[in-house]
Amino acid sequence: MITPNAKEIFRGYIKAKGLRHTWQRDAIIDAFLSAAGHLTVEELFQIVTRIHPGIGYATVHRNLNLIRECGLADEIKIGNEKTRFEPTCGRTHHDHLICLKCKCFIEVNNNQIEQLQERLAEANDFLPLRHKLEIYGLCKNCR
Amino acid sequence: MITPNAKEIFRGYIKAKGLRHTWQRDAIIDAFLSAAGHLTVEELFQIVTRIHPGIGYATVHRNLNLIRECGLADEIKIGNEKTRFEPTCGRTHHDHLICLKCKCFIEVNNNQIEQLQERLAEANDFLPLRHKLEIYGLCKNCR
DNA sequence: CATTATACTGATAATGAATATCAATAACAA
DNA sequence: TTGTTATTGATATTCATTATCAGTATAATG
Repeated sequence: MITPNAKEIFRGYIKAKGLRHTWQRDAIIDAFLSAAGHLTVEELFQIVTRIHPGIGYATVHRNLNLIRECGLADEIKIGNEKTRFEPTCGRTHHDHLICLKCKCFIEVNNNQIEQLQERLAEANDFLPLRHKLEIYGLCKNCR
Repeated sequence: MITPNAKEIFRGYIKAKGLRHTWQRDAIIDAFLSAAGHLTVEELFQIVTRIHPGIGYATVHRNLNLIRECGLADEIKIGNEKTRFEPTCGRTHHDHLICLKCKCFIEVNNNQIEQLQERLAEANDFLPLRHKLEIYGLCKNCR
């Protein structure tokens, strides 16, 4: 599900930073929000290019970073593979089960773990801002 | 604490794979085991070079990968920073609190979280093999 | 001990994702 | 309309990691 105002958040962030509105930014945020998650820059570039052939790879890359900066995307980096960007809008935080064989992701969530993490940080005088939990193994089909 | 037979594990792994024993491998495993944790390839290379000036960077890199393969080291990769290798021998698994400001690590451990992760995987028909939990934020001194 | 097959090393090149550069262009405030 | 400056797109650069390869070392075998 996509929050209706995700695009507004992006445009607001652009404005607040004193940056400018361009049709490229619109094209990129539109494509990103309507695409399936876990995209690489390359993949989003291919999608955007289909509708807007003139757009450059660097522009997609730059704006994907802005989308991440304003909190609309999370970065997923596994081993030496390309960084993937996943939409966060309208979705709660979740962790990943990652299959080492077929490379598929399963999104999971557990409030109890989240709470324990908070406590763990607290016990170390640490202010937690974000976290990443990745469980590697074999999925249903590959085990 | 370093397990006395960590070096034996490495040499056994080398032998089991049909690889050969060299003085370079000895030098690298010795340096790795006696050094403080969280080293980059570059850092370990500097250490080994002090005692064995002729050794090559690629050799250190290659063998550090072997050390990781046989389970004596874990890889820590944060953002776009260089991969760091941390000795696992004689130590239980632990997670990391990572300070976004001073880049320091705090090692933490929580059995309850580990158990919840097991259950989370099980509930998804997923066979967990290893996992990585990183909590980013601000440490005691930086908050 | 000599022979032989082949793994290893070390220097360097290649790879590839991410970022920087820069001239031309576009946005937008005045 | 004009001027300032952020943006774009093509390309170059950076940098960690991996691959290449000729010469060497290892270890098994005769």
